[in-house]
Amino acid sequence: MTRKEQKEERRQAILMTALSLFVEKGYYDTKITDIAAAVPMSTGLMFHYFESKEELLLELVKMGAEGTRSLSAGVPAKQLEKIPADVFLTGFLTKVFAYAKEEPWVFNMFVLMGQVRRSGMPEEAHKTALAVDSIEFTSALISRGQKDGIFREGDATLLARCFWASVQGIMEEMAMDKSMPAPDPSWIVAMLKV
Amino acid sequence: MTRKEQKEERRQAILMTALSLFVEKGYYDTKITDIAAAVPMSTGLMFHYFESKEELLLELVKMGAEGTRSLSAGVPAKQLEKIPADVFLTGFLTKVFAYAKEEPWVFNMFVLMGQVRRSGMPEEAHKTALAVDSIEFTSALISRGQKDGIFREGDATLLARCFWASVQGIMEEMAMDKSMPAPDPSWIVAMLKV
DNA sequence: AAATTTATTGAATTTAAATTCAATAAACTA
DNA sequence: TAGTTTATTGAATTTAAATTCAATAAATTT
Repeated sequence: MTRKEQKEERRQAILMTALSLFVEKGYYDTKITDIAAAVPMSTGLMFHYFESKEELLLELVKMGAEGTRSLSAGVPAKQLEKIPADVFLTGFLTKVFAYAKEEPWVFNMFVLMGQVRRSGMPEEAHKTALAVDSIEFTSALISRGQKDGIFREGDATLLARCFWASVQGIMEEMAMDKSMPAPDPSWIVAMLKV
Repeated sequence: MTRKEQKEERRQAILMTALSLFVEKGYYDTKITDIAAAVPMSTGLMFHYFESKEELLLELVKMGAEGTRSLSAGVPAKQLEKIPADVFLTGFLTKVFAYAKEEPWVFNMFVLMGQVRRSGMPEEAHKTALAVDSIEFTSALISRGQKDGIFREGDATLLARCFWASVQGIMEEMAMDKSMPAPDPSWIVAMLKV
């Protein structure tokens, strides 16, 4: 393995460690020394891999933003049209909740992105974290569901925002208490149904 | 007005200012100087009223905890039995969302309590912030709704936690974007309905 | 294997923000 | 009104945490 790959791998390790800690204790309560100790490596070495604590966060947020984008972009329009909107959303939530156990990474990222968006984090991080994409995507999906008569009437964008805000809230609750079982996804989708 | 009352009033002013700022920018991004400037008063004087920034937060959390407690304790059991569970919850949410506009205080407090509970805040604050009461209260309500056949089956405590987590998520979204309209409370209660 | 580059450490420094403090003004008490 | 207590200020200090740095070890190149 080349040196660059080594370094890249180490960077990833740091990122993942930081991600867990940020979600667990919050960005500000996580000290550089905490991350270093958890990796583990010396505090000084952290700055060989990342310019600053904030750059570390920014990097995570960038990854998160890409993930979110690919999430909505990743669904081929033709497939999508065939699936009823409620079935699609339920399926999606099922996947996300399943990750909570098996791929804590994706799950934690979800929680981090929400925390960043809701501020209490350095300004710079914000600009990258706008989850406009997924709101637009879901909003369109909801509109279709409304036309099909399976979703309730009302401003589709507002419904989408509330839907995601609920998901976010529940995921944060789960992140806080690892022993909490995931809810049945249909409970949440019920918010939208007639 | 006596001197003590003066002081108490000033304390309240500081608390309310801090509460808004904590919710708006987050606890750590709100500097003592920011609060002082907003009140307004000199930075030094802040410490004449509160021992530390953390004591200030603790005071707010204590107020919030009392508020939450009185919320559940405040409903006479006899009244409660007569009202269908779904109607009660919808009514409750209607009130809370109405506050968003008229009494930002209550609203902000709600958001702050959630943020504290989900960590990212000094440890001490946690102990006081446990919202166990309202979960128990809601859980009981949901059980009743299940017996009456208006609520879906499933672990009542989990349903209660998800319900509040959703509300929390939506309120935080509203706190973030003041122009966001409140959702129809029945959307959220729909989560519980058969 | 010598030279160069990269990784690593832990202590020293810097920095931003909380907290203290000495000095002054205002309010109250006797 | 003289004296005492409380409110107020803004600059000085402390503190905790991020960041830099000089020194050393390991790896890579020539």
